[in-house]
Amino acid sequence: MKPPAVREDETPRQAGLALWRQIAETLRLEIGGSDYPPGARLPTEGTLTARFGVNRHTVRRALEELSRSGLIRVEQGRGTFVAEDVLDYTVGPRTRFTEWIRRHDKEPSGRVLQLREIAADAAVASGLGIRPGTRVVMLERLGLADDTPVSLTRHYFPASRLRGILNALDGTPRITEALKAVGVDDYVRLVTRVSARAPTPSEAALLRMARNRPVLITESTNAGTNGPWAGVVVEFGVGCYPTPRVQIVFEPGEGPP
Amino acid sequence: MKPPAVREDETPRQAGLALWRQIAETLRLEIGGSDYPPGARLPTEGTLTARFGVNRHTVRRALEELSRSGLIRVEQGRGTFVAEDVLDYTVGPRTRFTEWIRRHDKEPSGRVLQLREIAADAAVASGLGIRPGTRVVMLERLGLADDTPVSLTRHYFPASRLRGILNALDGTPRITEALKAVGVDDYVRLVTRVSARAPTPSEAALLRMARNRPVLITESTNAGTNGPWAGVVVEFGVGCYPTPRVQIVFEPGEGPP
DNA sequence: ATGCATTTGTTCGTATGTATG
DNA sequence: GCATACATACGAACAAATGCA
Repeated sequence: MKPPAVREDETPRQAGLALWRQIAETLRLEIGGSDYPPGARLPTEGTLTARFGVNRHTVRRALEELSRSGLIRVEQGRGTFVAEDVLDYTVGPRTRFTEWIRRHDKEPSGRVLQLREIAADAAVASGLGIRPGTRVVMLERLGLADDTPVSLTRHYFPASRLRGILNALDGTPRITEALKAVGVDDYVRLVTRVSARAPTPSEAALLRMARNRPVLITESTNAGTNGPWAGVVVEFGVGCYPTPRVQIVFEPGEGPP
Repeated sequence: MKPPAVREDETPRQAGLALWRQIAETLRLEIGGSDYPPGARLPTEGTLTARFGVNRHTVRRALEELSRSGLIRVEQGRGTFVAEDVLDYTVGPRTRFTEWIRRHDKEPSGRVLQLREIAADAAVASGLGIRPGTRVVMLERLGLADDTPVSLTRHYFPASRLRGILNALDGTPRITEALKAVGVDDYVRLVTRVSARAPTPSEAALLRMARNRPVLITESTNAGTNGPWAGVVVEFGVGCYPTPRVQIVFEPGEGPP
């Protein structure tokens, strides 16, 4: 006969409520309190198993629950961590990276990964309303908030419409400024399409995220508003955002039905 | 000395263009033609390996490219399939399931999975602007377009604000009708939050989707517009949509900056 | 419930051509 | 010429999911 396992946690088990639910609730309270600040690492599954005196499966069921509700983040081979604050990315006509980050009281910064002129493939061409093969300037940039990567974006500009855009972007990493330099004083976002998929290994590495979590993918087009640029598409962008660190928020406002 | 592998595909290899790119392009054309209609199953990786006379890695690299550009869908243990049409889910103030599906010339239908009164948890309470523990009516429904599942939604209604909502929902599966029955003639969507995660096994089964693809998760609140209901939150919904079958589209329209 | 065949997913290792400095 | 980095391509083995008998 095997003696019962030692339970270090003396919380009485309630009848009628599954064990894993009780454990999840206990951990939820501890995370909600100040035991574990955002980003902190939780005890290993083994430690929790010993503490609650249950099978590892039961602990895992509880952790799965917390993970699904976004409270923690499980990374294979590394451990379990309390989720950081979620960055709400509010999509509107004038969504700008800098303002998005500033609104969350964080310091925006960016790292240019690529900047060059290429031929438009079918997807880019359709987004910009040009013919495939036309020359476009492509800017790939990693966006950071207080040095945490939050976005990986590829921006495509029609090279023939926007003469000098390559040089302008070479001078500043800020898109709004570069567009201004070639005469586009103002632009608005027309449409945003959202999907999701698994990250590529390099995306996961750049965004410093677990590979088993999906990335949100946005496709958007921006058009000028003033003078000769009114209604002309000046940029097509593809964004890649780590979940659940980033969420996308739509506030329809006064739009037509 | 080993004899060269038999290549059944006699397409000449172009110099200067990576093999996997040539294979991807060949398949892209065949899919674009009528060789493989949407939903059709492509040959297995093994078959393609034999046909093109290359290593399986090379075929996989080509398939990865097509998958990433949304042309095909790969399911572990089953095979690769030509992607069906994407259902754009356009988020606006008056987003209704029925209209969404009708706009794509498909027949909407629904299956009620659950309907009951429960106590609000923290997330639901915050969405409805009520205290946790308050009674809410929960409706879980599977949405179908021409018998293909496209959404799995949970709707929460404040039971005390909306007397009789449970009975009303019991009579009709249509939310708009049920709300009308309890006096809410009109309502609009205030805010929609989008994230993504891996589906649970039951979600994947209900939505008939591959388990290795993420689901888009939406959280939204709806408020009444007329009379005593003006500005009152009448519903909080959590939606679950299969990618890449469903994309979410946002058109800001005339909203304020 | 169990095992088996099929199919895709992942991770090793090896080798080669090309562009760069 | 040489070293280096990178993408490409091949081979083998095993893991994981699915479907079927």
